[in-house]
Amino acid sequence: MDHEHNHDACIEQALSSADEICARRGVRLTPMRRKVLERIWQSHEAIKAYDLIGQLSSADRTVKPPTVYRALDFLLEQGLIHRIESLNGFVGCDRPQKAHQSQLFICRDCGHVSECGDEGIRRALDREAARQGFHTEARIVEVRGLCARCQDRAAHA
Amino acid sequence: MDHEHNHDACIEQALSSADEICARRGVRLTPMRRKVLERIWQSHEAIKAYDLIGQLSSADRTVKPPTVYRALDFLLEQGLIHRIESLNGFVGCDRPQKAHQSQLFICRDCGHVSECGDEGIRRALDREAARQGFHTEARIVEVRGLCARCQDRAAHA
DNA sequence: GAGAGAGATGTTATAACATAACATTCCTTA
DNA sequence: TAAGGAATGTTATGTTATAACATCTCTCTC
Repeated sequence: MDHEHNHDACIEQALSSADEICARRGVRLTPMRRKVLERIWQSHEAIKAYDLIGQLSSADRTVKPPTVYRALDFLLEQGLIHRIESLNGFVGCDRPQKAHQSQLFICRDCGHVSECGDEGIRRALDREAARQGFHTEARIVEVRGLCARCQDRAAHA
Repeated sequence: MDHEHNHDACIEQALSSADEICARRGVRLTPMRRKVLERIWQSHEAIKAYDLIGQLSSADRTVKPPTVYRALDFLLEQGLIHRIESLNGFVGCDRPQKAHQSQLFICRDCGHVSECGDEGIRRALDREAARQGFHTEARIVEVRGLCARCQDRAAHA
């Protein structure tokens, strides 16, 4: 959970937004895919594939890795989640409407991941790419450190 | 191998630079660590831990994963190599002298990895971090795409 | 409403990446 | 030359991810 917001609403908003996007694109947000997305949205921290597998499995029915990885692939393709390379984890995408690069700020203490779509960062990367004659297809930007809240907490301890 | 340069000289330069840096810091570039570094410098492409294990093993002596991972950890700590998160691979660091963030441009075709230390990118990230009150500890920037040379090659094919 | 075909999911097995825990060796230095 | 720390060796296992093939399900067409 996060910086006091109504997280239930947050989840609901994410899911209905996903429904809408998939409907518009003519792709299917199947029950499995939707369940995976819902689990990912349970928090604003990165969740790992095998944690999802555990959570989606029960005594009588174990979900197998390929099932979850396929759902994750779909959600990634549709831009509904982000993969965090440095954590082998996944988080919901804040702004699935518009294709955008993910610039992720990851707190090492509370695990909170926040996303931004700063044009300045993008431009700086594009400038350097242009200088090299490099044709950019994807940008991975992950900043590790301490979020404001955890700095406060540390200061008062 | 890379964009026609004298790669042997490149390797040698990297190794002697590493020798010097380690001597200055009072840390030991042991034979194993040096061998791993040398292998990594065989090309400007990312190499994976298990490829290193394979290359360093022979019929009579197999190198075990912890051995290689420990050498990699040392080289990372000393800033002599970079880890590429999106590839689970490693490359030699161009400028091991000065601590610097790695901004890596990775060609999906030839695998070439080039490094830059652009201040503009760093500043843009710091600006956004400041806006969020985020205390940055590490920056991971990996740009995937096609290098100039591979674009040319594609255009003439 | 039977069959074809695509898309999604299930299943088995294994590949690929990484580390914990403990034993041994090697290197320095007092 | 013994003690202690650093490095490496060894065994085992934990974690992350995918290949390959079987089955199911939905929709569309005839």
